[in-house]
Order: sequence, then C-alpha cells, then structure tokens
Amino acid sequence: MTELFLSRKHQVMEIAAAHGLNPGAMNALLFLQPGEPCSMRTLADAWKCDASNVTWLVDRLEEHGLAERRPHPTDRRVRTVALTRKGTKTRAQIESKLFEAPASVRDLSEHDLETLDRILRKLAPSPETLS
Amino acid sequence: MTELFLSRKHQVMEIAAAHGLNPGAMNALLFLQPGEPCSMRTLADAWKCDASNVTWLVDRLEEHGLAERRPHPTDRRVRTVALTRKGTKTRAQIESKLFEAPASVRDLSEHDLETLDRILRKLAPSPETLS
DNA sequence: TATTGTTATACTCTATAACTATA
DNA sequence: TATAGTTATAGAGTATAACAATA
Repeated sequence: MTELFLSRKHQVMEIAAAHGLNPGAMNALLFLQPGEPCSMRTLADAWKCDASNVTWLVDRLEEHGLAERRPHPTDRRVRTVALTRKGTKTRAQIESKLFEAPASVRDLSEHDLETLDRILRKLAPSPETLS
Repeated sequence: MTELFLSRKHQVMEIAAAHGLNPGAMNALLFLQPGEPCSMRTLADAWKCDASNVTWLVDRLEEHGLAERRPHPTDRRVRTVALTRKGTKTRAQIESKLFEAPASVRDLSEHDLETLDRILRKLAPSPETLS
C-alpha cells in the first residue's frame, strides 16, 4: 500500500516536472477552469494555503505564460486569475496524463470495469448525482 | 478527482503531525519493518531521495526515539536503521489510521465489498499471488 | 578506486507579519 | 474597521558538493 501511495506521488511529481512546474503550481493549474477567472482568495481557500503562497504560485504560472492576473470587474481590491490559451492547452495535457488509466486497469474485462464503475460511484458521487 | 487527491494529502499530513512527524519521516517509519534493519543506502534508493536527506530523516526518527542506527555486522562503512520498541508501536498505530477504511467504504454492502476486493486484487496483486 | 554516510551549504516551497489599496 | 493582495522574512525540507572512513 505504501508502495502504491509513493509511486503515485512520484508519478505526479514527474508529470509536473515534465511541464517545468512544481506539484503546487500544477494543482493550481488544474483547479482553474477555462473561461472562469478566479480570485486569489478563492484559490487560497481551495488549496488550504496562505495567500502569500498563492501569490508565489500564480507568479510561477505567469512566468510560464499559463495564467494571467486580471482586474475584478467590480471590486478593485480583487485580482482574478485566468488561464491563457497556452494554459488551457497545457492543463488539458496534464489532466489526460494524470488521469490516464494504468495498464492494469486497461487490462480489466468490460464486465469488471462496469462493476468497478458502479461501486466506485457509491464512494465518490459526482456533482450531478448529489442531492 | 483532484479534490480526492488533495484531501488524501491533507489527511496524510494530519496523521503525521499527530505524531510530531513530517510526511517524509512517517514514510520512512512505514518502510522500516520490525526486526529487519535496513541500510541508509537502501532507504535512499527506496524513497528516491538523496543520501543526505536520509541522514536528516533518520535524525528526526532518532530524536523521537522511533528508530536507531546500528553498525552493520560485516561492512563497517554501513549503518543500519532499526525500529525501536516505541517505533514499532507507533508504526502500527500510524498504519491502522492511514489504511482505515473511510465511512463511504464501510457503508458498502457485503456483496459490493467482496466484488471490489476481487477486482482490486487484479490491479495490485499481493506478493503471495505474484509468480 | 569505488562506495557509505556525514557535513556544509544553497535552493525550493510554505507560512507569518507588516504593509498598501481598496471596501 | 475589515478584506484582498503583495512584500519581506523565516522556517522546513530537499539536493549538491566536498569530505572521512572503509571496501
């Protein structure tokens, strides 16, 4: 079990490094939704980290041209963070790598996969199935 | 999915902090097997980190009285790391917390649990089932 | 000559505190 | 007065390089 946990950690770090990002910045990128700019404060709450750390992480994303700060339309204190075109593309690439099924899962039979899907949905209901 | 990954990360950090350990030191503790001392070099390879970092992590474990350095019986260059009695006990406590089934899993029916077990065994075969 | 482990040191990531600007 | 974000700074954790002891 520890093995599995650790290998996942290393896999995540490798995917991040392949794009020149640290794991924190990669998570930041994944949290941002295309076309939905997000305030720094929201990001700090979502990532359960300090606001100053968000400043640093968003700086990293901006350096890579993946995101950009924009003024908030009504509250001039707020700066929103939006994905750039490059950021949207990179985010999609990372997501597909990160959630790609490992070989052992792809080797499961169609029947096993459907059963697995049915049971796992009980563990982590998608937003659509929540009341 | 990202949510799940992050919440797991925070859970792991909380369990480590409850024992005054950082996540790295906790992983170190979990890797050590009672009655099976392990060289520093082996640990560095296992955790894919630098040897100097192992020195630091084992220092943390020794400070907490969880592990101790011992000479290698034949190679005087090598220092092995062994769990103390306290380390063995703490390790067991952490392991049970870390791998405790979440409420959503405990709520599954007996039948679903058996099915899940059958399918998951195909993904991560235990050492016994490996050829 | 190669390997094990440690020390000295620097770098990355994160948090705390003080600050500016808005609300 | 409270909140959003930044800057300055300190701390934890990790890596690199140089070193001593041993193989």
